[in-house]
Amino acid sequence: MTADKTIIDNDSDRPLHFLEQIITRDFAEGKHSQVITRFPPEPNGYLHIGHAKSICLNFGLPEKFGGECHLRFDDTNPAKENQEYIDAIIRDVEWLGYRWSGDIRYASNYFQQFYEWALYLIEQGKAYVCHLLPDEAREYRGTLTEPGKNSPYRERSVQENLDEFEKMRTGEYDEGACALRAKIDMASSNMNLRDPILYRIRKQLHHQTDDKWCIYPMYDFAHGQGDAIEGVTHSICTMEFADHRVLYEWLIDNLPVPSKPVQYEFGRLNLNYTVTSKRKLKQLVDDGYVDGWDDPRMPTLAGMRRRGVTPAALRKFCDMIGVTKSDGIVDVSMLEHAIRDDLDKNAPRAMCVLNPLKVTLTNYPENKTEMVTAAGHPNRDDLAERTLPFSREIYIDADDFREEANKKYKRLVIGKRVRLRSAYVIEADKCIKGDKGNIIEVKARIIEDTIGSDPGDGIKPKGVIQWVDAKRHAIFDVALYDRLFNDASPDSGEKNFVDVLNPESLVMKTQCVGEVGLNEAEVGTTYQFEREGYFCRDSKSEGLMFNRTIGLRDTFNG
RNA sequence: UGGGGUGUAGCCAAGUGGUAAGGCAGCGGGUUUUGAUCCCGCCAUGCGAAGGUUCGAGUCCUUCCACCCCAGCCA
Repeated sequence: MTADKTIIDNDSDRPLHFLEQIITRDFAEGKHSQVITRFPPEPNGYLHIGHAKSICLNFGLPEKFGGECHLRFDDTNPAKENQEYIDAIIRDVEWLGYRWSGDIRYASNYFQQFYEWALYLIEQGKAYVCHLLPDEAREYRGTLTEPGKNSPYRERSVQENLDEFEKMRTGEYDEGACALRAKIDMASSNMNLRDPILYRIRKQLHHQTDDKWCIYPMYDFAHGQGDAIEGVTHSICTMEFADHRVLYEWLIDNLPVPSKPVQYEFGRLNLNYTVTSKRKLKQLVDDGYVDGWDDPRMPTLAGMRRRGVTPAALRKFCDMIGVTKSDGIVDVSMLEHAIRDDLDKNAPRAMCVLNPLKVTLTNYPENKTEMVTAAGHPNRDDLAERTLPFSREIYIDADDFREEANKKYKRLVIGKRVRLRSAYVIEADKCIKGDKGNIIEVKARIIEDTIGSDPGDGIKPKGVIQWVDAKRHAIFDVALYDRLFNDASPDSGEKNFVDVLNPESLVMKTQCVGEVGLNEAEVGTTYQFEREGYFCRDSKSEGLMFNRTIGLRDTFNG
């Protein structure tokens, strides 16, 4: 039932965004003939929708202009990182459909080189070991409006710095006792230039280098150099690093690096009704508000994958939102549109009844079962059609029947007709109620010869509803997901984002019935349950269970 | 009150001195065996504000305002 080909529409005629314009200019000026980028996640959490924007950008640019993108883990802080995150990130990038050039890289691959460059800086008199304690260093740093003061260790001799740095490396000092700092300008209006720390002591095992080091480079002393080693031409990061650019350049200019990458910044993605901060997502997981990083309600790539969102939908979304330096808040309806757009074009159709109500077709033979065929997709004949059993008793959704209704109601009503999708037109005669007046069964009749054609008497049904055969069907649970937060900006202001969680973000439906073929539903395929929405088989449940990716657009009002 | 960044419709976003693209949302209509899809139409005399330059300004100049980021030995 899987589509042979996925239909993807990408607007290739959209105007170039600012980074594409920069690359175009660089090519025209002969600065580069190919673009080399890198996607540099820190393995301290799962990738989320915001990372998807960065991934699409970094992998998309070389795809469009020619070049390559590296996958490099920014693993300079062993205290927060681990292998589980590395594995998950690799899986997510691959799932999104991108392939990095060469081997997976790690900043830690270059620790020896960074160390030697630290020695070089010391020898040039541009770095020193500072024994100010963290609290003292903060005081010396000054504030946003007041300049900092020079560290008393700032003028140590090159030899003394070499000796002290060696002691740092060999573990003679405790964490926090001292650090290697660049000698730049304690009075700079840019805090990043106030003698930034280059190396700190961390007596921790590292997931890649084990116990080889007890000193680890800071982000600033690793990122640009890693880019230079790899020949990255355009080092793209988010706006909050704009202040770091001068430091990035200072390091590139003061070190004998093999190439001169240039840093560019773009505005990170913000989505309303969701949080995109690794810290907060981790809290939702750690405190049990959700099932895990891959809970279908999470904006993580793993969560969205489990929910049935496709890579194509995410790429389309990233294409829609554009790339600029402004930081806005994108409306989730854009993401939802991208998801529906892809799924509508590509999801195989099926029928499912969430709230089963038995309908007995009183003029249909007791022991007869006929097979009706239904299209795999209304606008595509390359998706295999299904053959569905049809017999005297069927289920329809309880919401699709009313004893009486106004003209706007286009479903089944006593004395009126409705089309059973891909099958007969039926007319309801009466309904049977239980003790509490609840409707437990509907008695109806089929109109003969209405498969594939309208009733001969010219009385056409007003609506079409889905149905499932009462004898042969699949039975399963369905998880109906809604937005995780009720508040449009859960992480703004002084409110606590967990206070604004949507208590109805997950509603379970049990004993749902669907067409038999659903028993063989594959994990990884998202179906459209007609008139209901898009659903996919849950990848973790032992039994048959479906997750609702998203409902159909519903413009019906009345 | 220092530095960096950003302000074009409810949201995202083109526009690079010549008279405000496109998408999302919304609204109206058409097609339809999914109240889906699809199709058509409507939706900024206005570009954060005020001055100025110019025949002409969202684009240039001046001043002002708002919001975001920076004082981790996090990234």
